[in-house]
Amino acid sequence: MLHFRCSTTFSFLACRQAEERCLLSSSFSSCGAAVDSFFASHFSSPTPTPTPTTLDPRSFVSALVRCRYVDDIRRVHAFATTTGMMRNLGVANKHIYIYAQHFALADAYALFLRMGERDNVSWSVVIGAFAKVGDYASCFGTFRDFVRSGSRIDNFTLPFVLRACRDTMSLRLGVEVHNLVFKAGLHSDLFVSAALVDMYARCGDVENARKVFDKMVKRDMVSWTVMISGYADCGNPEESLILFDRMMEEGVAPDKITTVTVVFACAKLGVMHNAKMIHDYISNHKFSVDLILGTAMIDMYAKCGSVDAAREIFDGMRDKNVITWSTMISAYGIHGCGREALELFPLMLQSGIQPNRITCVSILSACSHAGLVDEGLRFFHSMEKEYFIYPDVKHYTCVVDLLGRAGKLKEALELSEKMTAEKDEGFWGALLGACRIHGTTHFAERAAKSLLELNPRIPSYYVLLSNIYANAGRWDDVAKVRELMASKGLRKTPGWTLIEIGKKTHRFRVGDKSNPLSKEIYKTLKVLIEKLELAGYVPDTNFVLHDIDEELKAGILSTHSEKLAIAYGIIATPGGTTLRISKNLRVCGDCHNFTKLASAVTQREIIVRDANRFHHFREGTCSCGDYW
DNA sequence: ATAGGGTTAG
Repeated sequence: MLHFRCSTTFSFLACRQAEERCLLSSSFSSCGAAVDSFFASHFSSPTPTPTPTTLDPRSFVSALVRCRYVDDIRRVHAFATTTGMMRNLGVANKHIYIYAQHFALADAYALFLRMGERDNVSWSVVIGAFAKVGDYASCFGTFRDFVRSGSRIDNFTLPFVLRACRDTMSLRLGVEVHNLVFKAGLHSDLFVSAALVDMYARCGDVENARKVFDKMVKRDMVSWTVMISGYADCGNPEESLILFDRMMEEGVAPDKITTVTVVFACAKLGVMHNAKMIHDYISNHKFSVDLILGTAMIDMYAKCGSVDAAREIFDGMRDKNVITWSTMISAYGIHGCGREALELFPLMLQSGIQPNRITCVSILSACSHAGLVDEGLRFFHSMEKEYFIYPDVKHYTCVVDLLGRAGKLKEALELSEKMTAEKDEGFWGALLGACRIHGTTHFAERAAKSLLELNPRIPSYYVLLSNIYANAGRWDDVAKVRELMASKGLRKTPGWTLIEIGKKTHRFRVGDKSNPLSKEIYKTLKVLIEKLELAGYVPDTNFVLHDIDEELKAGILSTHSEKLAIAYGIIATPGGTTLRISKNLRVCGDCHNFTKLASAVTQREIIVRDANRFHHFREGTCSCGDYW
C-alpha cells in the first residue's frame, strides 16, 4: 500500500510527512479521503525526495477545498505549518476561508491572529466570516481594527460589513460605513452600492436606498432585486412592480430570485391581476417552481384571494419544507377555512415534516379565524407534549384571540394571568380587541394602559381604546383619548380601499370624490342603501368615532371607502362579476353588515381582504362567520 | 486567496 512506500522515502521532511500521514490514515479512513489523496500525491510522486519547493501552494489549496470535516482542515493546516507553507499568504488566507466555511470560527480567528503578515484578503475573509455566522460584534470589532490598522478598505470587505449593518438593523452604523465608502471612492462599485441599497432598505430607510440606487451608473440584476425587495418590505409593493417593469425595459433580465421578490411584492399588494401576470412570466420563462418560489407563490395566491389557486401550486410541488406547509396552513387560516388547515397538519407529519413555532401560530390563528375554540385549545395544550414546542407569547396571543372572539373573555384573562412569558404589544392588542368585540369596557382600560405604556407612538392603540369608549357611549373619554393622541402628534392611519376592475385598481378614501365617476358612484350607493334597508339593513353608528347626532353619523358611515368601492364595482363591471377588494385597515362592523347584505341583493360574490384576513361574502353571509 | 439579492405568523 501507499503507506509503505511512503515510509521508505527519506529526507527529514519526508519523515515528518510520513509521521503525519500515519496519524491521519488511522483516524479518517473514509471522511478524509480527499486529504489522504493530497498526501498520497506527494508520497507517490516519482521524485523520491520531495523538497519544500515541490510542495506547490496549489496542492494545499485543492486539498483544503476538498476537506469535509474541520479535522481534515486542521491536518492540512498542521502539515502546511510543518512545511513552512503557511508563510505563503495565499495558503494562509485559504485556510481562514475554509475554516470559516465550516463554521470553525475559533480556528479561523486564531490563525488570523497568529499571522505575522496580513493583507486585505485576510481581513475580508475574517470579517465576512463573522458576518456570515451572525457574530456581529466580532464582525464590527474586526472591521474597526482593520480601519485602524491603516489598511485601505476595499470593495470586498465593505459589502460584508454592510450586510452586518442590515442584519442588525443598525442604520447609524450603516451611515458611518457609507461615509467610509465615499472616502474610499468606492461608491460606484456594483457590489458596494447594491449592499448600500439593501442596507438602507432593510433598515427602513427606503428613501436613501432609492437615492443610492438612482445614483448608480450601472445596475445589474442584483441591484434591481434588492431595490424591488426593499420597496415590498417597506410597504410599498406598488413601487416594486413599477421597478420590475423598468428593469425589463432597461434590458436587465430578471432571474428566479428576482421573480421571488416580485411574487412577494404581489402577495403584499393583494391584487389578483398582478399575481396572474407574474405567474405567466414565470411560466413563459420556464423558471422551475422550486421550494422557495413555489412557497412564495402559494402565499401570493392566498393573499390575492384565491386559496384554491394556492392549493394548486401546493399540490404541484414535489419538495415541501416546513415553511411550505405552514404557508398553506395559514392560507386556509386567513380565508377562514379552519377545518382544512387542521386537516393539513397530520398530512404534514406523515410526510416527515415537524412543525415549528410558526406552524403552531398558523394552526392556532386558523382556529381563531374559524371560531374553532375547542380544537384550538386542544392543539395549544398538545404543543409541548407532542411537538416539544413551548408556547411563547405569540401562541398565547392567538389563544387570547381565539377565546376573545368566542366571547370567553374570562378565560382569556385567566390565561393572561397564568402566562409567564413577557406580554408584548401584540398580546395586549389581542386582549383589547377581545374586549372591543364584546363591548366590554371592564378590562379594556387596563389592557389599553399597558399597551400605551409599551408603545405610546402607535395610533391604532388609541383608536382601539377610543372605539371601546365610543361603544359604551363614553364620549368624554373618547375626546380625552383623541386629545392625548393629537398632543403626541399622532394621527389615525387614514383608511383606504382598493378595488380591482379588470387590469386596473382604483383607490378610495372615506368621502372620496376624486373618481371621475364620483357622481354616479354616490347615486348608485344611495340606491343600494335603500334596497338594503328594505332587506333589513340598519346603519350601525357605534362604529363611528365622533360624538355627533345619529343622522350625521349615518352620513359618514355611508361614505366609508369600502362602500364607495363596492358601488364603483357595481357600476364598472357586468352583473354577477365577483368584486375583489383590499383594505389597509380592518373592516368595520357596519361595512361588514353592509357587504353581507349587498352580496345578497346584488347577487355578487364580494371578496374583501382586510388588514387581518379575508372575508368572502356570498348570498348574505360571510366566510368569517362574523368572527374577525 | 475573497463578494451580493429569495419563502411562513403576529
